[in-house]
Amino acid sequence: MRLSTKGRYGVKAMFDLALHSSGEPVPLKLIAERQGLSEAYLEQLMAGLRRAGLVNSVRGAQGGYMLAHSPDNITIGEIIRSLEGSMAPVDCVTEGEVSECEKAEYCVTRIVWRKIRDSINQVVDSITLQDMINDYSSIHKGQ
Amino acid sequence: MRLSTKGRYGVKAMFDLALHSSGEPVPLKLIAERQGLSEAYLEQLMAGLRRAGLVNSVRGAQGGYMLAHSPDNITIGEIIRSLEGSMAPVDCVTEGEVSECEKAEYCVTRIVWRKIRDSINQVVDSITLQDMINDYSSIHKGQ
DNA sequence: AATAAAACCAAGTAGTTTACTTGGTTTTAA
DNA sequence: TTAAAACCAAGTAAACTACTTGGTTTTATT
Repeated sequence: MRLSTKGRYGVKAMFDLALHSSGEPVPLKLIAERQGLSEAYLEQLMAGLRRAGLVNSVRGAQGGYMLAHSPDNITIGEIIRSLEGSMAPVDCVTEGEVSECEKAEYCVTRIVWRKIRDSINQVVDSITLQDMINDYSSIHKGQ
Repeated sequence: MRLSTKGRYGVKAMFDLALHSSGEPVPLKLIAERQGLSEAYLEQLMAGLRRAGLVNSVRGAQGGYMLAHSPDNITIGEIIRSLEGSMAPVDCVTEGEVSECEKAEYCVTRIVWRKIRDSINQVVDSITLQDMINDYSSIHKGQ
């Protein structure tokens, strides 16, 4: 049940963007440096986030990335799902897909997988980038 | 965030054991046949479950496996963790391990990973094999 | 107009992990 | 004595991960 680097780096990058956004686009180079990530690899992740409508990009010199919505309107769930796909622990409970397993209707383990999926979705969809900023502020207050 | 076949097959095998236990040990061959799984592969998983104290084995002819506790005293969480390790989405929040990341103390994303981990643990530890048997009974009642 | 900074894009790739299989040995009821 | 079963260790093909490489296109700045 590990998250891959896509989800992990994606959340870090989006948090970095949220923390350092000032109306100006933020170049990937800065995000990569601050978060200690490979710029070329991050580029691929940003493509996914852009396709999902979570960031906007500005090309050319002085370009970069900006959040497409305010930090309190972007959830961790949206970020992770756009990079990793469904949070379903097993394919047969992927949202929006019809299970190809003919036992699906009366499958007992499937009930379990669905509960796990729903629980994960519930947490990740309840955490916004703003929540992370608030956590950051309370950790660093007074410094 | 996919579960590997270890966790999936492990839960299926344990459910099968719970459903078909009558005091007599159940040979792996039967479980594998009923669940449509490879017997040789299941063997490896049973070794893990035995080490975790979730099943007992009886060697020799007429041998097999038995649940080590009653179905209402075995949770899905115990099964999955014994086969897959921690449910932590990221290594730095694996229970009982000290994170080697020197930023761990003031890491904001870590707070997120911990929430996901706790939420997953909470669901899987709340579901017992007895719950699955009950689900099974209500699906098949009247047949 | 030239330069450089940046996003965008496609393909390659080493290493790891997964999901098994194979080929045994040991134990024990019948 | 036989056969059924658990137990054990090692091998392996395929898939996946986490990148890198080598470009192109766009655009603000000089």
